Order: sequence, then C-alpha cells, then structure tokens
Amino acid sequence: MWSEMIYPEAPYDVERLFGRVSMDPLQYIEFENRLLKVPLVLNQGEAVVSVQSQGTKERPAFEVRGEEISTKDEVISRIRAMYDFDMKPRDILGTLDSTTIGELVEQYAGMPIICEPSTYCTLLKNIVHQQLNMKFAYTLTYRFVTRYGREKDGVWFYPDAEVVSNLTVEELRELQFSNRKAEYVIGVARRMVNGELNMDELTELSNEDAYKKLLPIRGVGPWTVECVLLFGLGRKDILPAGDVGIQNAIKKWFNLTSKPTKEELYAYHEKWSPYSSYVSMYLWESLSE
DNA sequence: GGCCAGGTGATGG
DNA sequence: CCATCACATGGC
Repeated sequence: MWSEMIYPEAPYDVERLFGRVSMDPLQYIEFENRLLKVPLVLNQGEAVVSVQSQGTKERPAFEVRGEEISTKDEVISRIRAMYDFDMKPRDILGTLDSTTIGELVEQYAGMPIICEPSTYCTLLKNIVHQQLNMKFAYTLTYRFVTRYGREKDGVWFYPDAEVVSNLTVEELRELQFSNRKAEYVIGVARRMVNGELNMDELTELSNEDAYKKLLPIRGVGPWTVECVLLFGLGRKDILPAGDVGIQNAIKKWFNLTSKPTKEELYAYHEKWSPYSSYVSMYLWESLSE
C-alpha cells in the first residue's frame, strides 16, 4: 500500500466534486469519509484507487492510495487529470470574470472539470446518454455496466470492448436500449477490437483532429465528440453547442426568449476561450440548482 | 397525456 | 449547406 498527498491550488470546490460524482449511481463514494474509489485501467493491468479529501475549498488536500507501488506514477498522473487537480482557478477566474458571465463564474469558481476513467468509457457512456433525460440515461448505463462490466473491491469497471463487441442488439434491447443505440454501442466496440479505432491516439490530437477522427463513426455526432473532449480528455476549451442543457442554461442566464442560435453559441465560445469548458461545467451545475 | 430529454442519421431541397 | 423527421423510451 502506498499513499501520496496532492494539494491543488485554492479554491478547489470539493463539495461540487462530490456532488457531481454522486450523480452517477455507479461511482463509489463514501460521503462521511469524503472518499472516492476509482477503477483505473492502466498500461499494465488495472487498479482500484482511493481518493480522499482531507481539506477544504480554501485549503484543498487529497490523499491518493493504491496497492501496487510499481504503478504509482501512472496512477497519480491519471488521478490528477481525472479530477483536475492541476486546475488554475485564479487564472480561470481572472480570464472569465470580465466576460459576459462574470456572476456565474464567481458563483462557481473552483468547480473542477471532472473526467471519467477512460476515453473509451466516456465515448460509450455518452452514446448511451444521447437524447435521454439524465435519470433514465443513468438507469440505462447502470443496467449496462452491472450486467456486462466487472466489479472489483466494490467498484465497477466499465464493460470491456471485447465483451461489448460480442453483444447482440437483442441483448441490449432487453436493457431498454433503442435499436439504433444498441447498434451504435456495439459498432464502436467492434471498431476498437478490430483496430480501426484507437482511443489512446486521441490524446495526441488537437480538438479539430479529434473531430475528424471520431465524427465518421456511426452514432458519434458533434455533441458526443465534444463530451469525449471534455469528459474524456479534460480539454479546457469546449462549449458543447448542441447540448440542450447548455442551451437552456444560457437562455436562462441571459434572459433570452428562445434558445441561443449556433452563431450566438460560437460567439460565447470565443468570448470564454480558452476556458469555456469551465463555463460549460458552471452552466450545467446551475441547471441542477 | 403531451412535451421534453446533457442527439444522430437519413432524406429532400 | 440547412431544415425537417423518425427513432424510442422514461420522466414529469
């Protein structure tokens, strides 16, 4: 057993981190111990890692614990990326608070970008979540993961691509996937298994090149790519223009009479660059309050 | 009961 | 290139 402390720059909003993680019924979370357990698929093997908050928003501190000392460096860097422990909140606030949405930015300052354990998992999860209300979307993911994934130390690993690639549409229909959604999910897994799609390569690509790589895949549209960039790769300058939640939040925040147009969304994105992902997080967060 | 949900692909101009 | 529509199903 090894352990290492991480001290992110303040403010880091631990409460919002826990709040957001707990939206997902598959996440392992102990509120009373301020503890998360994370399933990580590593270069070699896999690990269940504990992340425990021991600080506050103004003095953030996290202890990361794992079993295999040999994988420690990789685990730490993955965890830092997943929970945005290298976030630069003062820089973000300084860049954004003079923009059109200063009030929102001040209210949610310190909210990190929270990623999933792998870009593969983010891709599949977002296909499953397309066009569904959050509650039902999580229900579908829950059924999918608990039926075809693996449980280890009380934590669920997302179903392996090999397993998913061998599923039939009918099997996913039983979980109440739509026909097309089932085809999309199985299709993506098959592309990964046959080597046509390598999610690891995305790390090296610019946002634009990632679009070019992912968009041709059946079932993957702009919204899904943007979610992969934001929640899979942790890119900081993503404003998912096609997202109905973002649209509604902007409408509400700016007192618009209808949802913003593509052009308006593009203009906002420019204005909030290079940190529009944070505004996206704040906007989503503001919807659930 | 009707509209909506953290969309996408197919079709037709 | 843009507008519209079918898809599916639960939530409210």
